[in-house]
Amino acid sequence: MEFLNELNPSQYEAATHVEGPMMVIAGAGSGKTKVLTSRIAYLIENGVDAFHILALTFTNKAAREMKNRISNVVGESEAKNVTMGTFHSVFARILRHHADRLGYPSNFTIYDTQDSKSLIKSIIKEMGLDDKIYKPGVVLSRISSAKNNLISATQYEQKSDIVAVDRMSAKPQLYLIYKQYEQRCFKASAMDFDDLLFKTNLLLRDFPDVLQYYQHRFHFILVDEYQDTNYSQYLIVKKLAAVHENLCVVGDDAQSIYAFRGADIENILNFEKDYPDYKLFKLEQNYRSTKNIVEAANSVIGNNKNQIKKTVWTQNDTGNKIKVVRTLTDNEEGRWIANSIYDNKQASGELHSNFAILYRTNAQSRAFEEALRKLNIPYRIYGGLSFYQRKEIKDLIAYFRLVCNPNDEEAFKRVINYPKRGIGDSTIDTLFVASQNYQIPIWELIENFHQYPVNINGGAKSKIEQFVMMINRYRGQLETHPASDIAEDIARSSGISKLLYDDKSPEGVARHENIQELLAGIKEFSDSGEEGELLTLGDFLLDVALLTDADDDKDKETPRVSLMTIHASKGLEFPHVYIVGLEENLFPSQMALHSRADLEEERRLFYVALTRAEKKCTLSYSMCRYLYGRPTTSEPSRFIQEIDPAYLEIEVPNKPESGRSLNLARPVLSTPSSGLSGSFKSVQQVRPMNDHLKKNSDIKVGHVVMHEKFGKGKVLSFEGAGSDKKVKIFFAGNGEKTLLMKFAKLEVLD
DNA sequence: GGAGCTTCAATTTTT
DNA sequence: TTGAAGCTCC
Repeated sequence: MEFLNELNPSQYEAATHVEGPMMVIAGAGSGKTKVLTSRIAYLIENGVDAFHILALTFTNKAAREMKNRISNVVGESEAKNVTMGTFHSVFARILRHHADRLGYPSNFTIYDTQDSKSLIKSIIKEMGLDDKIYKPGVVLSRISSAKNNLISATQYEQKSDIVAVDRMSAKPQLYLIYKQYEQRCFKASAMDFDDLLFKTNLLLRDFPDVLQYYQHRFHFILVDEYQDTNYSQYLIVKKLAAVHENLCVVGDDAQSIYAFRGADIENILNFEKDYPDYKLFKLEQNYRSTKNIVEAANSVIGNNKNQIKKTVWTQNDTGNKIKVVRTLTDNEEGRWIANSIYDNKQASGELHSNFAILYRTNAQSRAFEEALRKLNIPYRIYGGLSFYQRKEIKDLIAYFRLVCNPNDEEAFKRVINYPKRGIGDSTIDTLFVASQNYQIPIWELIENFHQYPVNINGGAKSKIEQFVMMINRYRGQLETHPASDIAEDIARSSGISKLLYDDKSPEGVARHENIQELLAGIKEFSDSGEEGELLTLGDFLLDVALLTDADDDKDKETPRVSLMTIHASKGLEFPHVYIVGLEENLFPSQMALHSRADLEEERRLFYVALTRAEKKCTLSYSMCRYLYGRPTTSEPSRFIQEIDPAYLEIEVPNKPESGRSLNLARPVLSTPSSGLSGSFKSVQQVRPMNDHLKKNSDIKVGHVVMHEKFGKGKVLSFEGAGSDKKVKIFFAGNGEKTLLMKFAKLEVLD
């Protein structure tokens, strides 16, 4: 077993320990994934049937990576038999298998966060509550944390302490929303993300035969990132492992940064209580970073009370000290960092992909984008909307969902009138009210108007019937046609494809391309099956519902600087890391200052940030930054002081009168080499607001004008007068538009 | 139904 | 500042 030779002694011990409960505390950069994959390979090589192994991760990416690594060692055909995936995807599959036990059909829909919010919003509206007080996002997070603690709506209502909290925050009816939400999800044959774990718990609790089956199937269970498990996940793992107790959990309490989402660090701290005879392994040698970085990170995390004792060390070089930079403004911070990347690249000849800028909040990215653009440094922002969250993708997928599960209310709402087919909001509202009154799913209602009279006009009714026929036609093909056939048919005959094709604005073109890309992806999926295997649209949805990361490494060819939040950087590493915005109220976040636990989580976040760096790490803070459009002064973060100064190198602060301040920033620095879009954007921002009012009166027929959104166009004619005066313009690419003169922002070009 | 205005709020977010 | 969502007018 050659792969074992690559392990150091403590890694080796952990990877080759077979029986019984064990916990691996893996410091940052200590080869955690390597141990996990080696252990699985070791089990298989020692005769354990891959079929009996369950490995749970938190991200698809981690699961994919592990699967690949294991394939490389034991071969793909063996690796394939390991049950490996995210908690959500593994248990979603198990739930599909036993859905009938819970009264669900096996083709249940998985609601994403948007769906959940939208449903909660309609419930709030239907109950006549104020959505200023009952904010859908807040309500959802209350419900979510209840579910993660295995509290059902009925139990929620009975827990006086929980209800009291809601009453204190002026939301006494929250339990009723939860109840409604629970019912509506059930009626729609839908489970949200939390349900996948919650219902798995119900399944294992209420059906002993199911529990026993999986207890005996999974002889070996491995859990990655154990510090991020919530109570619901903890209990599933505990139950499944109860017979064989061959449970191996791997994690790092110092890197727990998702408590705000219900992750319970106690799970790792209490492992000992559940399994008193457990074996503890510690991976303390860091292979990633220089001594300075490792020691600096240690000195920071030492300020946390709540932690498992360990000493992370490294044999790597001492390396450079961590640089601390102070700038006057956020824009200057951006420029300083961009310049530093430029200089470092010049000096070392490294790729841009060796550099990362990490920040606490997404909003901070702007200054860095601008500065990097001006220096023509390619970058990529991680986070933001992933492919599957784009509206056009969600719309098309909503058709797929509706075809597979017509009770899916959220999918129904999305597509019933998209593309426009003359079924308006009031009609839809009437349908929803009627479906509530009749106590039936909305699809049953509209399929059977003759049976359930509804007060809507004949025109709308026949349009709905047409819609029903269209969806039913696809439904008929569901089990006989490959996913790609139906998908392409839907995209075409629903009108979505044409609608986006006809939109020639840059956004429209991009949207159409996205749809094409999705269809191509489905085609690839359909073709990926074994000989003679039919992969249906339902199979595709099963795959796609839990895929959130875009992982489109299409533009890999250009190495790019990475920009991301620290949360998003977990698990990654870069030779050069810039941690920016190290200011009180930003990092640590203002919201985290109230409790010790929150502050400790921020500190762990900082620890994660520091330990991303391999060679050079730079910290920056600004004395002044724009916050919500207002300039705000700021203090350096306490975290800087928490680093032992022996590992720091403070840049000489620039003098306040050094000129390069606020107002000069943008216009002065725009150079001829700057990217087109960059300079264009700043020109638009600089232009005085009322400019167009003066200009519009000068416009004559035949003039070529520029419109902010539609681009260049030619004035065809005028209509009306005074404040109603309209202008008809032909835009290249956007066609003819009639605009109100008083609103249109036009600029005469000749 | 759509365009364009006003208004309001504003961490982090593996699924 | 940005953006989403609501409102108003054709």
